[in-house]
Amino acid sequence: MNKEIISLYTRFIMTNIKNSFHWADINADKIIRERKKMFDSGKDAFVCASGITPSGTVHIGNFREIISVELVVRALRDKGEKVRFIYSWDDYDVFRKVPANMPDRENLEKFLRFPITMVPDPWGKEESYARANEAELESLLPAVGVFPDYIYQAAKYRKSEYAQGIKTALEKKDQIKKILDEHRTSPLDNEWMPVSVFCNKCSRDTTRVEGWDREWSISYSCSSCGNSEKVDLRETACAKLPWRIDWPMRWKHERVDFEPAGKDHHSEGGSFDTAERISKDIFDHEPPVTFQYDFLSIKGRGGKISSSSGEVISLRDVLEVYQPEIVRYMFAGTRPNTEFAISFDLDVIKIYEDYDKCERIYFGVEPVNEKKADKEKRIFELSQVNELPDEISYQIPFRHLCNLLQIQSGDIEAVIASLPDISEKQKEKLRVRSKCAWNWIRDFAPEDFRFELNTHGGTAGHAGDIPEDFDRDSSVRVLNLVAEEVRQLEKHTETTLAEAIYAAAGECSMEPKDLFRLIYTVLIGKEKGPRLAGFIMAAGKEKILPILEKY
RNA sequence: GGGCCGCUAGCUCAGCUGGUAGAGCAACGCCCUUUUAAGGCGUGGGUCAAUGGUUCGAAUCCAUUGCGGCUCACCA
Repeated sequence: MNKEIISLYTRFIMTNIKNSFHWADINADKIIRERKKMFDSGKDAFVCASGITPSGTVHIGNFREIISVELVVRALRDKGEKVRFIYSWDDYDVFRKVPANMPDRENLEKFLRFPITMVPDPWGKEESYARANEAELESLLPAVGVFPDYIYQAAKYRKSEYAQGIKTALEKKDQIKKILDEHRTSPLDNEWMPVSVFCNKCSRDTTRVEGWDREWSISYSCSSCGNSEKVDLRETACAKLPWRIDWPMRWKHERVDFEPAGKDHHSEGGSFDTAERISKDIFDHEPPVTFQYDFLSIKGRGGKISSSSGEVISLRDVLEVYQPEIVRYMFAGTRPNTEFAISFDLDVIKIYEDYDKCERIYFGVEPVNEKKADKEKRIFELSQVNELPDEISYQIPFRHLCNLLQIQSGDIEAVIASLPDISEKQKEKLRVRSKCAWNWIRDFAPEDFRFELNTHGGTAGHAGDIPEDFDRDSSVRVLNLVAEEVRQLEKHTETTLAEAIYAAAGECSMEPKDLFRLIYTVLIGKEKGPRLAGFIMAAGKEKILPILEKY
């Protein structure tokens, strides 16, 4: 399934890839240039790696990691290269603290220092805490067109698949210590061992490795339960490498050619830096091509991706407001090493408009110069979830869609039915966009933006009442005049209706400005609203007339 | 202290395979007797942080400086 989609995708790309200066293509070129010469009889595909620890809810910042890799993977495949795209769950990580957003925190406390695969799922659905966090993300990734091969490190460690890697680290521990010490404030002590152990009795990592027989056997003791024993690396499930050694060991193990990392890793003395040296000097593997990606911020809903108050912004939250291809668009259209904000405020409208413009450029209906067109087309291609569309979307500006939805009280099918020229194929995407727009109005739109047709009479507050500073008789008279026009709505265009409204105001010696305030108050209980004539046309006689006729 | 990133219009930023600067918002103006902009059209506005270098040509490449920000030096 996944592979079929990818091949379709490859066949239809429009951009001249050779002339693309999109960052994903540039990185793909670099990978080919530096890595292809390392292929041998056992290897004919590039290995692109991504990975994080599921020690809490996977947030949208973590998503930048995987989508960055996925975009480069696509770029490589578009150039006709074979790629193995792996996503490595570091689920043999230690459970260090209970995140603020978790349920059943007291129970979770009991499992601190356990491997996260042995902590129970607080929602009680999955086999473990780690699995619950993994499953949540894995269930969402297909929606944004991301299909990696998942690697579960806990399973690999516990099957001793990395035993040789651990042994190598032990054999070269002095060399490793020297590399790590170069950037430490205080050096590792002389008894330090490049292995950590989860106690076989109590499952905690509160252990100390005390001996190694220079072969496969290590001994440890646990300060929590007092257990002390000797284990064979080829059989035990309890040993793992510390992060800074684990990472390069896996590069070697999976023969990784490309892996980006966050800016926290990409600093001199940071973990990528030491991993590069350990990869080369200890594991004899040329470190992968990489780049650094910057952090994301959140706008329009709290300040942080993962706040101490417990709120975590995840891919699921972003998909509530953004269509999947627009989620991809935000990442594909931004260079990885620049910081940007995922917005939930009014910027949402602009992002949608930008995407629509990008799509119009792709379909050649928006005039731009060639250079810009090439760039935008490539971004559009990379933004698509699976195969490239052969027809432009039914483009409704997000803002207008919000108005239509509110007129129809959120009835998406009614909105779609009101669009005369939409094709069957276009409807599905518009449904998704409508859902996002409705979610946005409900959860994030500013008050100015929201309205509700006063269909049930003066229910909500004083909505529907004639404002007190208006003369009642002339108000009723002018509303009746407008109602008369609405009664004959089919003979009007937006322009003629607007004219008729002005005429009505003139006839009753009312300032147009006041008339608008009156009508908006009556219709939606607010002093302002969407441009009136168009608004009435869109809402239709059936909705507007009963309201006006009450006066 | 080391490393990385940024400094472009009033604001937010794009442009960075070198070819003489651009978008949104804001401002200003115009538009249908005519909107309130949550319309349409248009206008103005920049020594591209500074200095030096490479080049026929630099916002773009290199070097130095200044100012901001992030990050590492615990753990992952």
